[in-house]
Amino acid sequence: MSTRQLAHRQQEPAPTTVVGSPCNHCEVREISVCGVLTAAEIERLRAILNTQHYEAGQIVIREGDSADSLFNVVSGTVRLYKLLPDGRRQITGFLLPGDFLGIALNDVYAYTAEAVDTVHLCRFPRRRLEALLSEMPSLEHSLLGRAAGEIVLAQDQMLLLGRKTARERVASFLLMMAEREGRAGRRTDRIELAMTRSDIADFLGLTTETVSRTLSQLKQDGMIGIVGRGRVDLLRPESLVELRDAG
Amino acid sequence: MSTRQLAHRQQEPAPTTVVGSPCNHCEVREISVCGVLTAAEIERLRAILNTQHYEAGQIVIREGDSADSLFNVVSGTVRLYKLLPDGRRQITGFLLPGDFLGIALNDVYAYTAEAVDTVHLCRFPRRRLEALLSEMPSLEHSLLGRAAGEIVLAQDQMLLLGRKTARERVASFLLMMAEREGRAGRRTDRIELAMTRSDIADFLGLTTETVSRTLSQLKQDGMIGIVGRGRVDLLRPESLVELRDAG
DNA sequence: CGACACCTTGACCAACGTCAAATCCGGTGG
DNA sequence: CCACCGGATTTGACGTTGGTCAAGGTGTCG
Repeated sequence: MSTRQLAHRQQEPAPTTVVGSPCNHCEVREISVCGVLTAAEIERLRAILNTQHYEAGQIVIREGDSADSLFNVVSGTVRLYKLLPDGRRQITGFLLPGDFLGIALNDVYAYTAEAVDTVHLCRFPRRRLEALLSEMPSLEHSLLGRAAGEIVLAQDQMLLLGRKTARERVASFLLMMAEREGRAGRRTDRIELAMTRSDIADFLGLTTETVSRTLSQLKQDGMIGIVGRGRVDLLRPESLVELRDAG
Repeated sequence: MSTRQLAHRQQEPAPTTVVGSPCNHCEVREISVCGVLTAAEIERLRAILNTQHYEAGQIVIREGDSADSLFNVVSGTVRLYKLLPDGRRQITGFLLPGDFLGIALNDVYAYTAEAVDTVHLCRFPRRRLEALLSEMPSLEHSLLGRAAGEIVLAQDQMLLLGRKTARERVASFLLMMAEREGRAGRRTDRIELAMTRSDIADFLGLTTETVSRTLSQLKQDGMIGIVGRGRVDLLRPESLVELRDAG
């Protein structure tokens, strides 16, 4: 284990907040929990929400804090993570537009959420949202579906963290991001990474160096192209799939 | 990585099934999803369930199968796992009495569930349970709570798999099991392990040998006592807690 | 153009995995 | 009650993957 503790600089949350919001031209409504609601129901939601704006590095929620808000990601990327007392960090997921944030147990957040880049969120006060939930079963049903999806993802990630090699982990990550590009309606043969190598490492249970080395190796093998800091081209996705599925 | 593929012997499911069941003297009702229901609601659930009995090694649900049942664990231990094509296995959790099983996405199970020892389950046909859900919001709410709990557990496990040392993992496991003994109303300074070392290893992302060595070491250090195959006494729980929390 | 993160690469190392050989239980049958 | 069998567990010797430490590069933004 390490004595080299990567201090993960945390900034106090100081989001820009705007009350009253335009669900009408919301770009993620269809892919978010709101997608199942009627116009009248959306109106009731709109009445209790406000929108927030975070800059890269700002903290949205903090592990251990009282869980009195729920969020929908409208734009940007959010990282969720847990820390050990000595600073080791495990990123448990990256949230993209349309994703839901804030599920908690015992009214306390179990993880920290931090803006990776510029992030826009819809915030719902828990009290008021829960009041609505009891009147809008379809929303609760939709949330249960989201939660089920999150559990399935988490199990995949446990398989990755517990049993995959570095190469397999990186291939899995690239393909996961490509799939998400697809879901956002963009081409799936290239990905734009908002996060740093260190974020990727902490997500995959590796070190920055190993992520970097593995990416270089995949590039060497002709499977990917690396363009600047953030872009990766998937040159031979089928080879990556083979790798991911443990070949 | 290994060429040594631990063949995980799988037996075809052939559970004993009994229709019509005694919710009245159910021992896990209070700690299961049923705990939030009224007597009338329980009666409606009772009408659609049947109870099943599995012997050690029998499969309850299989990854990829059509997800048409949901279950409540009444007694025994169930392991949930995912496999890689070459046989590497990751156990994503152990279910104990009162736990819920069967949450799925796209109507397909994302993992396999297998009896560790003799197991009794309550089975609910998905179709019929979902029909009830829409009429019993409190049940759906309770399920959402369970799902939230499962997500929190999964995130803890990701931290363990991605960032903890072998010693920290084993300490975490022992304390987790002790906590569950407590929830079952038994003393928390000793635990009874239904699963093998190999199960523990596949849960912790280690090998049997490393689990065994680490347990021996903890015993050497006076933190635990090992009695026969399945029992572990926690002699210095506070030391284990310190270890778990990364000391 | 220059500063500063971030990223890459190299040399070395340690924790954990692999392979192999006892040893230990727990059940079975005499 | 005791000897024996077989799978599970433990222990030992050694190998490998990925981590650690330490220099360089490189892209981005002022």
